Amino acid sequence: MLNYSDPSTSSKESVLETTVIPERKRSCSSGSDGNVNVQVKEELTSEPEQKKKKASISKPRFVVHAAGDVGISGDGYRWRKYGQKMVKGNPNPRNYYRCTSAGCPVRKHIDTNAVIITYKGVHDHDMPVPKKRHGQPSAPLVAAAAPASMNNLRLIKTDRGQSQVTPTQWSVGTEGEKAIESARTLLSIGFEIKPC
DNA sequence: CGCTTTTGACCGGCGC
DNA sequence: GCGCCGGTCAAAAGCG
Repeated sequence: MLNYSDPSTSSKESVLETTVIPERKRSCSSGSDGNVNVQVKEELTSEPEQKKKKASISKPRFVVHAAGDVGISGDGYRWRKYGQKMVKGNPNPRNYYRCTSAGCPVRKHIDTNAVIITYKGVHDHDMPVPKKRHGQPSAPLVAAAAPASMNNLRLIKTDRGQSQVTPTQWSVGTEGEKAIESARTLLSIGFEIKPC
């Protein structure tokens, strides 16, 4: 029924991985510490980038490490959970979400253990603006970022100007276009880190 | 009534 | 060639 499986889409999929480091302090309680560490990394989906087949598959993967346990997945889009699986190495299960927007091939894997959010694909639509969902997706902690574009940008932190508290590493490969595309998407979803 | 979430099963890919 | 793991799909139930 759902024709999400677009053959052509598969090759232009971008993978964003967001790792949210669980922190005890809630930036929500006090606006003093907006401790939101977001690390965005981009890497080819091939973990073993050395072995495997041709290590040149155009499958950019964006890894975003973020700290803060608030609104981990509030990226503004609507996601529908389509699966859950216990993965080895992680005491907690991994959740699989999919963008509810028709035609949007974007998928999101959330690792409740390490709080890793993996974005795969890019939204080919703007924010659906959830009319009725858990409050507003004021992008509490957005989850992903854009490596390529971000290369010139910097993390937008709402509090203080100490945006350098995070060892953010922007590893940009040669996948500029795709990265940028994803970046745009991410920016579209409101890559703005708010304490609450 | 519609949408989302939950659980189980199945399929594919990779490693040994 | 077999086994294991990860990922996805489908159906049913519950909630708003």
